[in-house]
Amino acid sequence: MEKNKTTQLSSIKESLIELLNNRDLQPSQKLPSERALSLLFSTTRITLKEALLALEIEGIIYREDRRGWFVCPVRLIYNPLSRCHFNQLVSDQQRSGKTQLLAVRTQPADAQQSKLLELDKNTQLHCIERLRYVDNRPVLYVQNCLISALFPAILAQDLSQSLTLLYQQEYGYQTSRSRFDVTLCGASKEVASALHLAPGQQVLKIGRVNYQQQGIIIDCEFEYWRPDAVLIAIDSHAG
Amino acid sequence: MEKNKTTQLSSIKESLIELLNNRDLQPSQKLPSERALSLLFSTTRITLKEALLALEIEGIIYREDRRGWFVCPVRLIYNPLSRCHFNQLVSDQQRSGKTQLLAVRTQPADAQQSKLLELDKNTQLHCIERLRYVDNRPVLYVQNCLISALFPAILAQDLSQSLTLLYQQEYGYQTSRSRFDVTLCGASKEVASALHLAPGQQVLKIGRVNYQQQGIIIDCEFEYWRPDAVLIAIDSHAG
DNA sequence: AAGTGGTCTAGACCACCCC
DNA sequence: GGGTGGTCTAGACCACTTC
Repeated sequence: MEKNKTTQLSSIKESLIELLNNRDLQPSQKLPSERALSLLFSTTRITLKEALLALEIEGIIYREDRRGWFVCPVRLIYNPLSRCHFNQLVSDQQRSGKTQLLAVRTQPADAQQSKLLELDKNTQLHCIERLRYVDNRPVLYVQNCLISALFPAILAQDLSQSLTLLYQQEYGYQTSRSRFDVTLCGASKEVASALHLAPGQQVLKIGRVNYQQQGIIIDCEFEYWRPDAVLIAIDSHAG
Repeated sequence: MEKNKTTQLSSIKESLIELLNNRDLQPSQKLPSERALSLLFSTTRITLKEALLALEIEGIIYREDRRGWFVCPVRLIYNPLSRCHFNQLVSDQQRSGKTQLLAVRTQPADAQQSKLLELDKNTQLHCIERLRYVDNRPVLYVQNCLISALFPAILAQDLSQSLTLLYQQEYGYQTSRSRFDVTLCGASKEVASALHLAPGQQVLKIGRVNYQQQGIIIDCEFEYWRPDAVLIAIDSHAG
């Protein structure tokens, strides 16, 4: 048999893991440069990079575009069915959260948005783009798309707060049902740059639509997560 | 400004997409070989491969280990909260399903299993490994772990059938609640080889635990999906 | 046996981040 | 300005799949 030939790739992976353990690297700590590591393991940068990419897939390390490789912190546990606000979710897990407003635009729905909202294209939407941090690391790019007609004067509000709260307090909307889907895709330029990813790197995309008490759709949302930063966990009981 | 410098990589990606459109390639059809494509685009295999990997991330093409690159068929839409049997799920979407029994073992729970089952390690489990096909393509490797004591003589049954059905009909168990989590990880040797993936390639992992009417845990399950083959979609209403 | 993708070498230039 | 990761070249050998 002897099918388990140890490739150089897998032995470099093991050496890297050993290195991480021995140095007792802290979460978010930077690894040595690719050039230094390829010298250390007597290999080329391309081969070394393949080993790093493999550890990235396994969720052990992550990359910041042109900044280097870092040790993955513990993932944020996230239940997309829960109505919990981001900030609370984060602090419940003994982490610090922060939200930054990136842009607000009012424009007609594009194909993706109108499909999710079950509306004509060209329906006017408020699109709110925000960046969410966990422990000062950008991990989530969110685009909220509200049907303009249902949210008069919402743009005058503080949009770095929880939108769910605004829905309730200012408009009396309460989400009674939501539908969402989870896919993997390449990051667009905007998303990549906000999350410090290389353009085209993989992100976890969650598209969601919310129904109000009467079953009326009020908005939809597109979340783009750093895949290394989150763990989706769902319980059919807990709302 | 002029930040949008067109890299060779992105222009190769575009040419590839054009090629796919022009040839009107059918789902699951094979692309030309990497060598042929790198000649066609006057580049090296490494650069060309990076372009293919980028299209893989975007879910346009998929890879079979040492067999080549293929066009992605439409994804199977999957709701992990639904109690629907795999075969029905697949045929509801006008696809053909097939299940192959790979192995059955009875052994003490390992760390991962005992954690999910909230049991001592060393509790005896029946581990059933199966491979599921959609349109004759292997897309899902499943390991079901049943607490042996709760399922006497189950190994005498036909295990390529729906286990959920066996639970109900033979033992009177009905799942009343389930918890699951979704992560990305590298494929183990067994999973990779069953799904025709290169070892270490990314898979979508879903770990699930099922509670019976009285809230008793009866089994858990680990699903390893080809990430290109599935789209997770959840509705907070529909069970 | 021929051809494939997987792995690997030994370099190079560039845009960008950080100091 | 020095160093980083991102991109790219022009080859090579091997294990495996397919015929």
